[in-house]
Amino acid sequence: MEPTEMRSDCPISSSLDIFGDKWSLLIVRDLMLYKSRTYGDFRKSKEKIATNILANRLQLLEDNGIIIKLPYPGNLVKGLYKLSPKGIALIPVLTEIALWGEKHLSNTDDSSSFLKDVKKSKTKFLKNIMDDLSADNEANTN
Amino acid sequence: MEPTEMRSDCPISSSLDIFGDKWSLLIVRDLMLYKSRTYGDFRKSKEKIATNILANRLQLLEDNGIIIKLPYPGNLVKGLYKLSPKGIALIPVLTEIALWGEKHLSNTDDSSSFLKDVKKSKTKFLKNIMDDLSADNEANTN
DNA sequence: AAATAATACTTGCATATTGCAAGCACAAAG
DNA sequence: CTTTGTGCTTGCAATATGCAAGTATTATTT
Repeated sequence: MEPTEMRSDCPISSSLDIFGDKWSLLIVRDLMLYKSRTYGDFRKSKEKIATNILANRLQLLEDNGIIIKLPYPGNLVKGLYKLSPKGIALIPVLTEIALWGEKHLSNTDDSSSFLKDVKKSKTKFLKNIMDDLSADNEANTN
Repeated sequence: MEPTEMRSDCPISSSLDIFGDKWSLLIVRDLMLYKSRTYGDFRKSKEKIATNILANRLQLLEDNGIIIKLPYPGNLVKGLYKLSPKGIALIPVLTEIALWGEKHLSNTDDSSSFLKDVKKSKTKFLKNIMDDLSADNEANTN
């Protein structure tokens, strides 16, 4: 896939050139919450992503080094997607978005254990989940 | 403008329903960096937003309570846009995005005083800028 | 007072992206 | 060896984006 065009050298603008759409960060969200997902798993999440968009976003996120596609053990058809270190580094972004949404949007459900953990201690949550996912990555590269 | 459709009750998903595109957070970025901007000011920023998109996004952000449009003192044509408290609350999101982009994208310019301040002390930067913008808001409502 | 310029949009149209539904190839399971 | 599951791809309609030009109103200049 052709590399993403950057509109400027601003870090915010360039970041949005990569994940500034309605779906990319939801894929990252699922990988943050579940560590690894198959194509079918992503399809099942409640926002109901269309399959062509899903395939496109997985490719873009992989091209940009945010996710990694691994073979699914014992199944030649399935793939297993995980966050790369670069993708794990997006968790603070997702966390701040979640906190903002929970506080400022009326339709949101704030009962998830994810949000409860974040609100209890943001720094502890971040350390735990990022360490956890990094360790899981180590296990794959060995 | 018709209210934004929400795909689910997830705070991340709902947040992206509002600002999950390539332009909305750049408008918020400009208001974070400059406190207030006119329509023409936004046009001048280096990503070169199209005027119809700009008008649409300003309306959407205003509808969603993220920005506030005020009359420009001494000029009946111009408007002055500022961040509302809800918009100011997005600064931690922008900050994390900027930090991620600066660290993980090769094309980005990390020499802005904004980024230097954030990297020196994230908590101090956030406190200073959010207090500053909030004080500016107080001044307008009086 | 009239002419010119500035400002904030709006409009028309071409192109690109998204979303839906169906289809397809191949491996896995029965 | 047939059926099911899985991961995509394709076709097409609807929507969003981007560009260029236009318009309405106020501000400024002469």
